[in-house]
Amino acid sequence: MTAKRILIVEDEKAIRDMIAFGLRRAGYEVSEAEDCRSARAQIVDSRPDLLLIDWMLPDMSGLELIRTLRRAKDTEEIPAIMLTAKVEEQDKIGGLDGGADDYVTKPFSPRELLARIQAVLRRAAPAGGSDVVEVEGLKLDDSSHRVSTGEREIALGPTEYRLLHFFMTHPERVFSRGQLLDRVWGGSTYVEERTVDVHIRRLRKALEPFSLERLVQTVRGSGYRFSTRES
Amino acid sequence: MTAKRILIVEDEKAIRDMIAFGLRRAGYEVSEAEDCRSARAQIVDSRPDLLLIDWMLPDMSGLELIRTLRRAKDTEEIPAIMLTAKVEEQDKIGGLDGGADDYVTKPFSPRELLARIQAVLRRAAPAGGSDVVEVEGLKLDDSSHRVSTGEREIALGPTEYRLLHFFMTHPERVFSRGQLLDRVWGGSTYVEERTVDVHIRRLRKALEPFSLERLVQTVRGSGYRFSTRES
DNA sequence: AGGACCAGTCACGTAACTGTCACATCGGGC
DNA sequence: GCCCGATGTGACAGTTACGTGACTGGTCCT
Repeated sequence: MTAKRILIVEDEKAIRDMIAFGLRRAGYEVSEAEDCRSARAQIVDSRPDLLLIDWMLPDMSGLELIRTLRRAKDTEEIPAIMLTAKVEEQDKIGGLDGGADDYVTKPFSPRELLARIQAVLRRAAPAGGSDVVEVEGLKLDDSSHRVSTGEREIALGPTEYRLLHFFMTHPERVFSRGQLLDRVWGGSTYVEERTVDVHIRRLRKALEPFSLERLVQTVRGSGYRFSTRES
Repeated sequence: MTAKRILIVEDEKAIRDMIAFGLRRAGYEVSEAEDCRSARAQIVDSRPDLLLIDWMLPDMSGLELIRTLRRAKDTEEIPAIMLTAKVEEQDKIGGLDGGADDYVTKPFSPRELLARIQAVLRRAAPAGGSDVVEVEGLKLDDSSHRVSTGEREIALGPTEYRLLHFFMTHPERVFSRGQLLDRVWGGSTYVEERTVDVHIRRLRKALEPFSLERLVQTVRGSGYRFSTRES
């Protein structure tokens, strides 16, 4: 399982840095935004697993940001936690009504924040939450079991689908043939390692018409990698 | 938007009151039941938007209540959250398998409960609403139990009807044979998985004269999907 | 009792997919 | 350039998953 990615939307740099530091230590991949405009841009193109949103922001209230996100189909499932300095119950309820999954009142302990983040992430999983991954226009929607690029649909066999799904959820990392057999085929089966090559080949062939085969890269001597960057 | 109505099914009065208090504060309309019998009565005549069901109840387990509800057409779509004191993973899985949309382990914070209620309601919203569904000229009116396309009526057997209804209210998503058995046949029945294929076949055959059989799509290795987009 | 309808199962055919092999090609070290 | 191990690639055959018609037994009418 890849590290979960969290986006912090908070205008005060000091607080942002402190939170980011704590989360990185806990193994999360953290990105930051200081206003709603840049937050939305980042959300759309990097699809974080969770959002930490400050209540007060320069351009738009955090609550509004959440409401906006909930209205769009591809962002509605991203869980969000509100950070607020206000303590009035009314505001807390407002935060929940607007679609935040939880809220944390400042000042808060790093530990409390971590606990809540974990709780929210755990909760998102069984719901079958954000099971759509998108990289370079290649979109894989696990709930509908579809792979497409823009308009056109890409047909994949079951194994190629699982392979691509695994790659897309674990990008930028090299996997040996043995590891892929373990994680994509399942640990209990025995098949030749070279079989992986063949399925890689089939996956590439399916992506070729869309010039996306470059995403599946060979790392000579080590295995394969799914990456947007050229090797 | 009117206040959402929530029914709490829980035998311990103290817990019931506490939950009810919290939910009313948050703007929900709350009703209560202390056993399954009275719960079912209330569900049928006041059709709440969401159910909070305790795991252990005097007359019937909460899980059974959910299964029963899922079997009846007019109650199958009501989302339910299980409250459970048990922490074993096995039970959680059982709860989800039985048709609960989420589960909350006691003890829980009101805050967490609120968040989950929000999440479940948000998720259920698009599916809920009027009892007539229409896709590509195929119209299913659940109140009169009729399926038609334009002028002509389509005759379906009971199982085919439930299957189509389930599909139309959950489009663009793949369901395994097991999931379909659970949600369309009802969690506690045991039939062969291949039986699903036969009913899929019968449904397709009924849709064929209208060239709508393409809406019911096979996802090899995974199950079936109802979708307007070509596969 | 007889008939209509329907659910569930089975058996068989077919199309799709899988794993493996054999051979081609590549890339780095010398 | 030449060699050798690593990877790409096309073809093949066994297997699996699904589509489909038929059969059985059950239930509900009349």
